[in-house]
Amino acid sequence: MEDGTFQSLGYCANTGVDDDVIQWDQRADCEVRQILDRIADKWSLLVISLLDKRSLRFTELRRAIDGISQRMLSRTLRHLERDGLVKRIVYPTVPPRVDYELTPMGATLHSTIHALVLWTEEHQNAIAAARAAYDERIAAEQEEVFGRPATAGYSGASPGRP
Amino acid sequence: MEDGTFQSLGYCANTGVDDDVIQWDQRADCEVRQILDRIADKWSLLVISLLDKRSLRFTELRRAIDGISQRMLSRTLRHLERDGLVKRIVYPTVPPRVDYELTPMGATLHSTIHALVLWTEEHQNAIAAARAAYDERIAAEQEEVFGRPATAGYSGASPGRP
DNA sequence: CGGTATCCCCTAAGATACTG
DNA sequence: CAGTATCTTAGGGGATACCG
Repeated sequence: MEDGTFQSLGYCANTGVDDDVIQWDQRADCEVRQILDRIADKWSLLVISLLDKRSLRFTELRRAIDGISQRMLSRTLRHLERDGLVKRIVYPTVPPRVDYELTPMGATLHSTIHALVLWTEEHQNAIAAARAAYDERIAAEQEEVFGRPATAGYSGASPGRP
Repeated sequence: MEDGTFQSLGYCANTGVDDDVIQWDQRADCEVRQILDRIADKWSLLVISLLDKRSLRFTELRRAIDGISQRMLSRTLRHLERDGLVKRIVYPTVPPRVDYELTPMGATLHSTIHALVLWTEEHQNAIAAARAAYDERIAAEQEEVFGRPATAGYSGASPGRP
């Protein structure tokens, strides 16, 4: 085993629900966090979405995702398998063949995830615009602080270390 | 600046959509990844869900989340603000007061996220069961490797490595 | 109060190499 | 082909101290 099964989840002790602000945020977060972190990690989404179309072999997945390393694909698949989202089917043929497919539960997750993906696709332009606006606003505020950067006069008084 | 605005997103170059497997996985992933990574990071979800109920001040958020550090709350809020999901309102009063509230876009994101949270809550038992089953199966396979298979007794040779 | 700047640790992800 | 084992590194995230 390379890494532990659990990592952080330290603040999960349901500190006090008296506060009217807290609802599922703290409580459900204990379980939601780890599951969300798992399915929303760098690769799981990709794998799930690919497998939703049809079952795939290890190498097919690797080539389809292409940025992924063997290591991460392997780990991701094992995680998904452990969570019951993906089924691993081994054919004991001479060149080994392993197929991966979504379980029914995995398929339901895909639907939910897809909604999130759609949201992202629908709003990515708005987000990009918001980012641009924000960056510009910040840059403008920097101008005020430094004085007019007529020639981008950056007085390099390195604040370095004391 | 402590950290760059972009980090990875290296494999985004839309390698080749000829493959029938790829659809939004690679293309949309370029945008989806960064946005998903943002909203699924350790704290953003909490903040969004809290703000969905009503606008809150910095300290209110800090106390509501309670496990969060100033640093991370500040960073999280700035990220969300930059993405246009959260609005920051500064009151120039003598003790400074800053309110945060969801933008309309942030509210729509919350709805989508909520669906995912609901999925998680609905399936957490199934996932826990799947994990237990998986772990048990793996343990059984370990037996085969280390001791004698199922027929004979369980040679309790601790399989653990030092 | 509402932040930012610094330091530091720890782990998750990448690269590489080896095996059944 | 389908993985594991090992090494290394970037950066996420906490603690602390200080500024407007």
